[in-house]
Amino acid sequence: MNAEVRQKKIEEHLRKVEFASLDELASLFDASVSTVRRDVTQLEAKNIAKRTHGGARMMEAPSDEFAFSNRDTHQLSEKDIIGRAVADLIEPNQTVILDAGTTVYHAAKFLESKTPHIITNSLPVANHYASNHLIEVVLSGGVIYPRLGVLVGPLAVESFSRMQADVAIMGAGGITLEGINNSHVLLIEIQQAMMRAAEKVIICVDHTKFGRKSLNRLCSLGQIDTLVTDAKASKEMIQAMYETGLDVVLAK
Amino acid sequence: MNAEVRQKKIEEHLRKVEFASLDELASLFDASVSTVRRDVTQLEAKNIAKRTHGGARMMEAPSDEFAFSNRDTHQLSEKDIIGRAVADLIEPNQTVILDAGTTVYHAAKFLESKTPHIITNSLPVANHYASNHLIEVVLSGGVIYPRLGVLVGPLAVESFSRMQADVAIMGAGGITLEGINNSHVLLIEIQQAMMRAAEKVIICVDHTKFGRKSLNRLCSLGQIDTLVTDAKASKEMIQAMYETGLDVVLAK
DNA sequence: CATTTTCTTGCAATATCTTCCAAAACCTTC
DNA sequence: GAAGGTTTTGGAAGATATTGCAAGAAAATG
Repeated sequence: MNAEVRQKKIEEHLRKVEFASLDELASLFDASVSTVRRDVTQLEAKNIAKRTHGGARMMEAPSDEFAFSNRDTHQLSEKDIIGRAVADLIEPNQTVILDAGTTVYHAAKFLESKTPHIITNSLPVANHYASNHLIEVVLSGGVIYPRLGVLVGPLAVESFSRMQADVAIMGAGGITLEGINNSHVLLIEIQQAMMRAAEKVIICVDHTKFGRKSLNRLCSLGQIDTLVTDAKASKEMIQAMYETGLDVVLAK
Repeated sequence: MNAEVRQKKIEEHLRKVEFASLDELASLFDASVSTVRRDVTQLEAKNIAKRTHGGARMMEAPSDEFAFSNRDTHQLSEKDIIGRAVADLIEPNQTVILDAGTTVYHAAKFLESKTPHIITNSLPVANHYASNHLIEVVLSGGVIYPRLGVLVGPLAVESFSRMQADVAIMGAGGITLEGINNSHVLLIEIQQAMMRAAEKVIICVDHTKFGRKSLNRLCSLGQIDTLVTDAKASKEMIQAMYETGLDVVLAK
C-alpha cells in the first residue's frame, strides 16, 4: 500500500477511535510496526496526531474541549500570551464579538479592564462574565453543541446577522496563504455572520495552526484585518502574509 | 494497555464517581496499584485530579457558580421534591421550555431520563446539560442578567415568540387567587412569550410564595394548566384554586 | 502506641523507541 | 526492458521508558 494512502487511513482511523496502538495500526493496515511508527511520526509533524508510547492519539484541536481543563499547560501559557496581545488591540468600551475558540476564550480573560460590550455564542465566555456586573454580555441564541459549549444553528446565525460590533475576535482550525479554515461546518456559517456584523476582524491562532488545512474554508486572508499569533509560528508564512497586506501581530 | 489510554479512562471514571481508591482503579483497568498510582500522580501534575491517601479525587467538583443555586440551601430539599413531581408530569421526548427560576432549575435536574428537548433562557440550566450528548438544548439569545444568569431583553422575547413547545415549566415570585406575579419586570415579558409558545403551562412554586404579591402581574390562574407545590402550602388556598378548575399537584 | 494501610524508593523484567542496515520497490535514464 | 540511483520497508541491536514487585518509611486507625 502507498504510504500516503496508509497515512490517510491511519488518520481516518484515529479520528474514529481517538487512540490506537502501533500494533493495532500495523495489523489493521498490513504493515510493520516500524512503518506505521514512521507514519505516525509524520502525522505528528503535520500536527494531525500525537505520538504516545506504544501508540498514537488524535490531535484534536484543543478548541474542542468545552471543559477547558486543559492538560497542556505549555500551550496554555502560549494562548495566554496571544490573549493578552489581542486584548491590547481593543479600545475601551468597544462592542466586541467573541467566538467559541479556546484561544479566544483566553483573550476574553484579559478584556475585563476595557469594559467592553461583549457579544458571543460561547457558553464558557458567557459563564466567565456572567457574574460581572460591569460588563454587558449578549449571548446569541442557538442549539448547544455539547462538546464545545458553542451555540450553533439558524438561531445563532440570525442573531449575529442583526448585530453590529466594532471588532470580531475569532479563532480558526487552520491557516494557510490560501485562507482560513475551520474543522466544524456548523461554525463556519456563524463565523461568517460574525464577520459581516463587525467592522474589524481579528483572528487569533497559535503556531500549531499554521499550514494546517481543515475541511471547510472560512474566508480568504484578504477578508480579515489582523492576525495575532505567537512567536513560534513559521517565519516564512508570516512574512508572506505580511506581504499580502495583512496586519500580523506576534505576541510577546 | 497504553498509559495514555489508561489515564484517560481513569480521568473519565473519576469524573463520574468523584472519588476512587487505587485498588479500585487498578482492578478496573487491569494494572498494578503502582501503575495507577503513577498515573494519578501524573494527572495531579496536570491539575486534573488530586491524590489522596489510598485513592484519588476529581479536581473540580462540578458546581454552579450562580448566586441562586446556593442562595437558599435551607429549602433545597423541598425544591427537589417539587422538581421530581414536575418531572413526573413530563412525557418522554417532549419539547420543554424551562425558565430561570430556582425551583425550575431543580426540576431540570430530574428531567434527564425523559430525554426531553429543552428550550431555556437560563444559563445554569444550559450549563447543567451542556456536556450531555443525549439531550438537545436550545438557548434563547439575550443579555445576561448577572446575578441570576438569565437571558433577558428583546432578543430573548423574540426567540420564544418563534418557538413551539409541548410544555412550559416556570417559576413565579408570588401566587394568589387573583393570579401569578413576578418581581422582575424583565422576566414578565419573556414568561408571557414562553406561555404563548407552549401548549401546556406548569407553574412550580414552594409554599412560601402563596399569598405573596409582587409588583408585576404575570397572568391569571386561568391561563395556566398545572400548579406544582409542596405539602406545606396553605390548604385553603389550594382548595380554592382547585375549585377554579386548576390542576394542583402536591409534591411528595 | 501498636497495627494496618499506604507511600516512596530502588530494582529487575518487559515493552517500546531510536538508529542503523539490508532488502525490496520504485523511479529515472538510456 | 536494463542499469543505476532513490525511496520505502522490515527488521535487528542497543538505548530508553514503562511496569510490577519488594523493603523500608510514612501515615492513618483504633
